[in-house]
Amino acid sequence: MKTSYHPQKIEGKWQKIWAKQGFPKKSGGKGKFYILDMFPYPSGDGLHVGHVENFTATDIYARFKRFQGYDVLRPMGWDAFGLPAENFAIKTGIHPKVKTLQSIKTFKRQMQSIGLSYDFSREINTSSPEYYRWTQWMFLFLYKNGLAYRKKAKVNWCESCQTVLANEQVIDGKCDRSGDIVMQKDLEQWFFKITDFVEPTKTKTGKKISGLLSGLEKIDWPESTKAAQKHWIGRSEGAEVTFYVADTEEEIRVFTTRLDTVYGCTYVVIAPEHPIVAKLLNFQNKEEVKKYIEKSKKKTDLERTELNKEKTGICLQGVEVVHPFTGERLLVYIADYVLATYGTGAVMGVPAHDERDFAFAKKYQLEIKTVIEGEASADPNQEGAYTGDGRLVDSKEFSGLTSEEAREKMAVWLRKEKLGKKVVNYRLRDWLISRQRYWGAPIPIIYCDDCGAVPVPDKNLPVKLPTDVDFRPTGESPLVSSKSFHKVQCPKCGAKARRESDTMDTFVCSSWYYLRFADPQNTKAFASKKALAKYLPVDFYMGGAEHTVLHLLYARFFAKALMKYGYLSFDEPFQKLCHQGMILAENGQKMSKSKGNVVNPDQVVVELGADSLRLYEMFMGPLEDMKAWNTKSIIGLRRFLEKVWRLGESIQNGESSIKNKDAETALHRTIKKVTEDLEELKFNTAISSLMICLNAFEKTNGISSILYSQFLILLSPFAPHIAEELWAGLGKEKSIFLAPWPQYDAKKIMAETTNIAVQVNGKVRTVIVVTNGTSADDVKAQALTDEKVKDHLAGKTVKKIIYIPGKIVSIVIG
RNA sequence: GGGCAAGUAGCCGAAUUGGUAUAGGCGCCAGUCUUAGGAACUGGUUCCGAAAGGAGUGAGGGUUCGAGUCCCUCCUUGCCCACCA
Repeated sequence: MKTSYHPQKIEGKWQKIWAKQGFPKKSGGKGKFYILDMFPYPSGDGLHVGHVENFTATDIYARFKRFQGYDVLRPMGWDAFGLPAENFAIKTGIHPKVKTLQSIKTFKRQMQSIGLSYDFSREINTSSPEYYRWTQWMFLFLYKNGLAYRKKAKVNWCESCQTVLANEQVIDGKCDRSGDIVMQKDLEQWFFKITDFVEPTKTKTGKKISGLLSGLEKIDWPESTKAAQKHWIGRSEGAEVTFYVADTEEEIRVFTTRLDTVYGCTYVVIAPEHPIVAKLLNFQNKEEVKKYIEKSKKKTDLERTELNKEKTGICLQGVEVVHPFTGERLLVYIADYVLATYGTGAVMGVPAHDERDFAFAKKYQLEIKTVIEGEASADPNQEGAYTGDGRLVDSKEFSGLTSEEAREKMAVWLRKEKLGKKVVNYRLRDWLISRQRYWGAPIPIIYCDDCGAVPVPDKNLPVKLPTDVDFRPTGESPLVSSKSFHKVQCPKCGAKARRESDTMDTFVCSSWYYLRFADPQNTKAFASKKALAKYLPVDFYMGGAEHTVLHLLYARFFAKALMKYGYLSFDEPFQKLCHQGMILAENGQKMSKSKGNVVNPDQVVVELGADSLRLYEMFMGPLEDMKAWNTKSIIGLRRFLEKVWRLGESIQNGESSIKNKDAETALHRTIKKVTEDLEELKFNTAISSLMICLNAFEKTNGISSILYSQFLILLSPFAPHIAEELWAGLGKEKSIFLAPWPQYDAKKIMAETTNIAVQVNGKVRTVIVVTNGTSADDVKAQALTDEKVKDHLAGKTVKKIIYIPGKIVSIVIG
């Protein structure tokens, strides 16, 4: 028997109705609920099945929350600036704006074709002047409060493309387009002071703002994501120790987390970029040192990381430093395994207790002094460093202390002698936001010979992206080639001035977009206080795990900075966060254009329908898990919908209107399960329970339209089109999404009898049927008289009987 | 090297959080209906065994009346970070 279920006929119809009338709104009075998807970059390839997974999951959740009576905010927008559109422009000459708008159109069409219930009246596009006007405002806000500053910094440079590259364009130290090795180049760059917010701060009125670290403790995020952020911030407690350069006033300060090993320090190493090198030009091998520094400057990231086994360095001949504890004179080396950007850019060499120092000392034949002995004292002849804690030896008055005690006492001593102190260091560095790129928000700064860097006055925002530019790479930002862009007067003194030609990292645009959705058309502020108070913070945020650190950290930084200056009243923007697992190709590989294994959701929609696609992606497995696509399996979900449809037809024809107890029990169990699973985002098991319910319906002679309509409501968040259609088929006039969510009756779930397993010495021997309400003693007695159990008990004594009500009887015999 | 996940049928996965392992789906097998079907429906489907029974959740140990679930050791896979002193 063929059904008349034709998704192609009904899905478009309902999509049009939803788009025209807006999503049916219930007046539930439960308050607001802000559900947000990480907004996509509108790529030319269209929607990926991974997007579908993400957006369907939030769509189901949003529809469920609306059923519960929440005022759900569910917006969508476009993270529209970025490299692919610009690279495409370089190749084809087609303006990024044109290409971007095209892609957005495709994305939107695809989103609507799978029935996603977005409020497109709030749509935003980060590349529109109406939006980036406020991105520029954000920049100026940070600048005016001392949280944006300019300094010389290294950038990635591709010689063959004649351009600066963003970090994400550098793959394994090579340019992702030309494949050439990426060089480092010093340029003036803008930074945001994200490091100011690692530890808690306060607003002017004294309200507490949690730090980027401490704030993690109060939000409902995956533990792995929190751990990754913690690790990225990399807080480490240690000490700074001053080594005076012998016979001079100069000093080298080192950072160490292992102050307890200080007596094992036999030399000091500084980074090639360390400022002291310029001050100490009296060493004998000046030329060689210069050469080494030049060479390491030219070294690529690739070389610095790949060659990490063989450490290089050079001794500053004639320079010695004084060991602060012993007064010994030690040699000083320059080596590029020491990073200028971490700690003080200098380390004390303790080869006996640090792997890297050990390798370095071996190579340059430096003294190795053991000062820590581990509990299980390792073979002294063994190659390598002992890096664990232990007890101090050969450390004068500190000998005999444990590492932990020594770190405390030595720090006290340093402080007293003014030779150092305890310090905390972070791995996290300030955020470099300059990009020498066209397709981004221009940095709203004007440079004047007299006034220096002058912010563009608010009334002149936005600083619009010019259109008279050459996209071909020249070594400068394409904006430099625009005449209209550059002709500008200093806002302070009126003299001829020039504009900053760099644009902002696209992560700046996405660091605050979730605020704009509250009030997307506002021209006076990025959002009104009233709108922010109504919808923010985001209650549920969902997106790929690839944004575990950068985007999610930057967005938190923005919230904290804005709160500090009174623009927001919360310090964590995303209360609950969830990552969908990646969807792989059928063979378990990553989907990629080059491998030709990308699944196009459009094709599935055409062949089997949007509802089948939605159900399939949710049924594949747990939301957060990585899972492989399997085209064959989609048919199972389509079959399920066919059955639902057929049952609906039989009810419409009046074939079955008898009340059936088994069907009722099945329904109420399903109401319970689906409701619970929806709240926990366990969509795979929710769908499974709907299938079980339908199978039960089919086993009965027929079901009433009341039971069936309740079932449809449970199905509707997952498969909205078919649910709406069948609901209408039952003669209902209003949308199914205005119906009340079904409630289960605990009495109807309970069966009259329960099957209890009986174990003898841990093995299940039989299952007995027990009438509900039977006393524990009676159940035990019933178990003991069971024939199969008796066989196993023959000739043995019963030592113990354990009864877990409703579950199991466990008999222990000897 | 560090951090985080995860290993259950032929495949995707369930398992009331320590209580009958393998629900639901795919696939496969048989049957029904059909001119026919790769449609639909019904039944079956962890392995060994004729059965009784036995084995069984990456491997090995432990705790427990009872372990997929808790503890220890190891193996494998995936992801992220990685010379951070």
